[in-house]
Amino acid sequence: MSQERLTRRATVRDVAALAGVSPGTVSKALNNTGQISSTTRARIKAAATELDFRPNELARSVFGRRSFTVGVITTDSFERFSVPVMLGAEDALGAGRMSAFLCDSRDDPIRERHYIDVLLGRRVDGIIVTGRTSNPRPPIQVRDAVPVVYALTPSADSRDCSVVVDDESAGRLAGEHLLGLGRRRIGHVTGPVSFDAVRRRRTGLRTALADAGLALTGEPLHGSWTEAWGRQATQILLRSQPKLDGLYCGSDLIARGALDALRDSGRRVPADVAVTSTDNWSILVEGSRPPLTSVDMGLYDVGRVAARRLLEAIDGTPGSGVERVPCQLVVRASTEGADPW
Amino acid sequence: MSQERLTRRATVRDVAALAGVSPGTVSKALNNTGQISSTTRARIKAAATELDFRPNELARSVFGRRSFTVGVITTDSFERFSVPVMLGAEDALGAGRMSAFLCDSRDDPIRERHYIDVLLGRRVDGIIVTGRTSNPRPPIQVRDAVPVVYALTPSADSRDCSVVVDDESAGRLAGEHLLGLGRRRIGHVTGPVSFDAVRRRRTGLRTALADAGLALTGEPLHGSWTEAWGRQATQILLRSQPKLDGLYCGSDLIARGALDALRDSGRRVPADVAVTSTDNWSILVEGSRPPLTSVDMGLYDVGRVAARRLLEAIDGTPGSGVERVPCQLVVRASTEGADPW
DNA sequence: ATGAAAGCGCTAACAC
DNA sequence: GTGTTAGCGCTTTCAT
Repeated sequence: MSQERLTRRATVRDVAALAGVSPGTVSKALNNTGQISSTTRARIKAAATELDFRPNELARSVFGRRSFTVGVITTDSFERFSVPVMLGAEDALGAGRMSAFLCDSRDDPIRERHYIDVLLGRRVDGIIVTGRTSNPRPPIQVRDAVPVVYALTPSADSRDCSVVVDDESAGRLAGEHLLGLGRRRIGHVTGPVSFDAVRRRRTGLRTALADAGLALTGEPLHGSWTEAWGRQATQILLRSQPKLDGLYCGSDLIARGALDALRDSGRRVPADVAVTSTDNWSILVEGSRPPLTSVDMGLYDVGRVAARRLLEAIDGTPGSGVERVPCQLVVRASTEGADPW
Repeated sequence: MSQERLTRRATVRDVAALAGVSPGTVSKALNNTGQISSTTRARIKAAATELDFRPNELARSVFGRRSFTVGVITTDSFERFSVPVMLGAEDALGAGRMSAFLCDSRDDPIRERHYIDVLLGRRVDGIIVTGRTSNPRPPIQVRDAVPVVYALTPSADSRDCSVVVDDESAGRLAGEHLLGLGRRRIGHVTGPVSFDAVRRRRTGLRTALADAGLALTGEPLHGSWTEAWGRQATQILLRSQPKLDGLYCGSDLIARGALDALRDSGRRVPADVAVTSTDNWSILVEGSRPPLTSVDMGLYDVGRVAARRLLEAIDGTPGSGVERVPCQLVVRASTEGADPW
């Protein structure tokens, strides 16, 4: 009973012909819209299956008001920070039957402009802009009424809708955790002070300490996001603060260096010094000696929330301002272990 | 002289009206096709700019035979392996004016099927399938004549077009490098034997040694892709092969563990034992003590080549079989350093 | 309940 | 050179 194979894709017309109805009826039947007798509907659906018919989404988009696509632009080459954001976004978008276009602007304004134009040409329903840091960025220019949501990297224009990590809570969580373990001489080794995230985490940490009537032990040490800096800074800190019993590091890489320096100095972790880190990057925190307690920045959630905000904006209720998604502390042996490493 | 602002996007008709010509003429003018007087063309282009006209790509795709979009499906949640592949692909595709749809199947056949259907519905011109390992995977089912290229993870069907890492050359490069440094007692600590990549790299290493009239020192040690295994395996190896002077590790994570074990055993790297690794994952190799010599698997290139093959297939000259993209050794202090760490 | 016809935005064939 | 027409695949009135 099989039809002759079509070399091209089947269209509504092919289905209509096979089912002995008109194209319009096929449309109604397959979209469960309008008034159709169930027998005709069944016949049409059978014909569609037979021909492996799949409606051309491009065509329906031309007609309709929406394309059910969005663009995701990153400046981060989808490296470790924007990847989870993007995945979270894709997850949430897929639930809304949206597909995501991938654009890697590499932090190049020319490329970014190009991608925006491409996306607008493809009539995306919205755009998510993501990046590498918490530092605000200039908003993208879209003359059209295409909704934009910034994820991870907020827009400098506070009227725009931005979804970011709650960096301050990261510092507070780390501080409260160390305090809860009875640590009282807590130091801080972190990244460049030019990073918003660095300053906010520092504030969070200080707030937690202040709430306990304490101050940071030693000055916060700012340097590069590297293991080498983690080692060096920790050595410096230990020299001036030999009785340090707690340490909050601004990244897992820095924390790895700190662990090395602590071991080299003959200190035990966590017995002598408890170490808490930031990023919870499994590859770094799970294999270290000891495994690292770390604040997970919830980047996947940032992506998910951003996508949800974008869908809302597309549906006509745009958000505004900066939304901060909570972090979560993941406890490992560097703060609660008993074993010797 | 400015027109009243349109609330909707400008169409060819709007441009035509403003320029005082017909829609067909606008099309010709903007596409630099057909015969148009340069003055009319200029007038039309000015009108287009004035109205911020951007042709609706969906509409042109409905008409034309191509959509200038491709789908990228990964099973790897775009983690560390597929991300560079994807970026390389996106780079090469962008040059061909193609946009990429992002699909994260999470290694779930249901999700994968869903994404394939979505992509076909959107009339992508081709599909790139990527994954996490070198192990072959079942081909995806696309009834239509939509070209598919497998990147990193080859199709089990050898008639399909697959672009993968040349894992054997990775092992050979590592072996030759260590031999070139005068090392003669070379061990191998690597991942699970179930990985194609593991077996191929092992073969490459053995080939290099055999060419020099040597054999592997001790048995290759297979375990998990973790620092813990790297430490443990290296301890085991050193116990049976105390005079080891070279070590090839199957991943950077394993190599990090190996470095720790070597240091713990009182050995200097590279003075006593030179260590070569695999993956060249900057975050792991640059901060270690000493920084690690590692084979870069050229994942970005795999993605670029895959995209190029896909573009060729779309243009009517499909490739077939498995293409292996060369790796590259990146030398650091773990094999050529003089400094004490 | 179904069909005919018009239209989405664009392009291409053919007139003039 | 430029305008007119038809059509891509689909949806949506509006007749019947």
